[in-house]
Amino acid sequence: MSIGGSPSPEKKSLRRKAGRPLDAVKRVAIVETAAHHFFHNGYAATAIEQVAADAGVSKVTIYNQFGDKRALFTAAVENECEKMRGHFSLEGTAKGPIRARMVDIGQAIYAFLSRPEMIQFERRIAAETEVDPAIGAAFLEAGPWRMKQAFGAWLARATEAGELAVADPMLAAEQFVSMCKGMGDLERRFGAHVTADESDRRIVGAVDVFLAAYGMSAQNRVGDR
Amino acid sequence: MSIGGSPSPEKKSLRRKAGRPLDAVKRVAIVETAAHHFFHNGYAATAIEQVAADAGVSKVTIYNQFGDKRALFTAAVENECEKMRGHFSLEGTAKGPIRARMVDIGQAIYAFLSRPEMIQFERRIAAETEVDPAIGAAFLEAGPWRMKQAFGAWLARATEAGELAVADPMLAAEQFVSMCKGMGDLERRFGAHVTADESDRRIVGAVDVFLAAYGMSAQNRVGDR
DNA sequence: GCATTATTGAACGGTCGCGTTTAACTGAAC
DNA sequence: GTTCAGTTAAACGCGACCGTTCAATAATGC
Repeated sequence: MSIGGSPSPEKKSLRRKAGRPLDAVKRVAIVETAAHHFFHNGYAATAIEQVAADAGVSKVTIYNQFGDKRALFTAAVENECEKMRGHFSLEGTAKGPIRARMVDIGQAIYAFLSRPEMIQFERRIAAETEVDPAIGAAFLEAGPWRMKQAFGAWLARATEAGELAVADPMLAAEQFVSMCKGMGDLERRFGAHVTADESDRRIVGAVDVFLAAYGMSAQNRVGDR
Repeated sequence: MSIGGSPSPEKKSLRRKAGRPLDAVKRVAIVETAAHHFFHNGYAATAIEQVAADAGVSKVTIYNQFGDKRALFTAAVENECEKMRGHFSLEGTAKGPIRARMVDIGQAIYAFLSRPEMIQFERRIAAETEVDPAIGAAFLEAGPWRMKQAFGAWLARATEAGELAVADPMLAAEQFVSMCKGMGDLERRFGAHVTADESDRRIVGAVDVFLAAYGMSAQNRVGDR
């Protein structure tokens, strides 16, 4: 009758569900609070009742919207991964000598990865990956693989521009990031304190080695068989 | 009165404790079984009762010998770290060209680190490090740092022998191992399958880059400021 | 208004598992 | 043998917490 046609009962998929709709703002509050608890205290140590209280919501609402503790955890992970997707720019540094730009990039990557929340997040995801491999896969897609892709493309562009001589950009991307992290990553994960000084030395060292292998002034470049 | 003098009550520290001694063989059975459960199912998911049953021991015995679930976990970690201390040889490869030897070492290190038990062990330790930092510290001491030390010394010797030109052996050790692991480490931790082919490419690539930076034929060597 | 669905608070069933207790037994030291 | 202490089996107290149920209330579509 009205514009757009009457919603016939057969078109269930398009028909607006009757009754009171799920409260979206509560949903995000729940997910946000759940994420906080899960990634700070761990899955098992997180009580749904506490999440409900902190989110200002009834426990039944959580079960109504998510059905399950695991489902809530999954939703929290997906939410966090979604946030992660926006955090790779790499485009701020387009000028200057290649060496300085690589140091900048190394520092940016390292700063991003060494945030305490990130360390904790990784710990939790790794632990839960055993019971549900899909969680680990989702994280790899949203984080590390996406980053490798972006940085690999950057290296390929630098090679086209004649600033680098990288034959295998994806491999080189891994190598550079791995060297920047060095053992700092491991040490943080296992609770040791890592000084800014050590990190800087690692990053500069990584650039040194990287340019020795892939820089234009390298006489015995990798890939020149 | 008798030979050796009567054990006076004051010399408590030297006096053998009266009564039946703690059963040492049961203790190791408990620790071994506990380690298996903890590192396969996680701390929270491990029931002491199950450990007792599998170790062929009464639950009370566990509480008598360790007092606490956490203490048992700590004992299991220490035990595993102790085992780990013997696993670094690196001495098998003394002959042949430096390139081939480094590939061998890279493969050995990678093989050691990518064992499923090791991945699981690391996951658990990382998760528990948050509630007890000493656990993470113990692991770092027994594993990664020890390994870095050993490999760094190897690089220093190779440099003295004129086979490499490494100015900072510890940093170079980190760089090489990090490149060998590349992203494979991460991927395994998050449940992705890593092919032997990828691993080999990473190792060969790491040797390429490493020798470009630290090899004797490198014209623009790292550290030659 | 009426039907439908969400939200809430409270209470409950049920499971799991830590840590303790008790009483009987076993082994080592004197 | 006597004494002291570890080992055992069974049972229990107890707390935590998941997931459900119920009745009452609120929000939305018709």
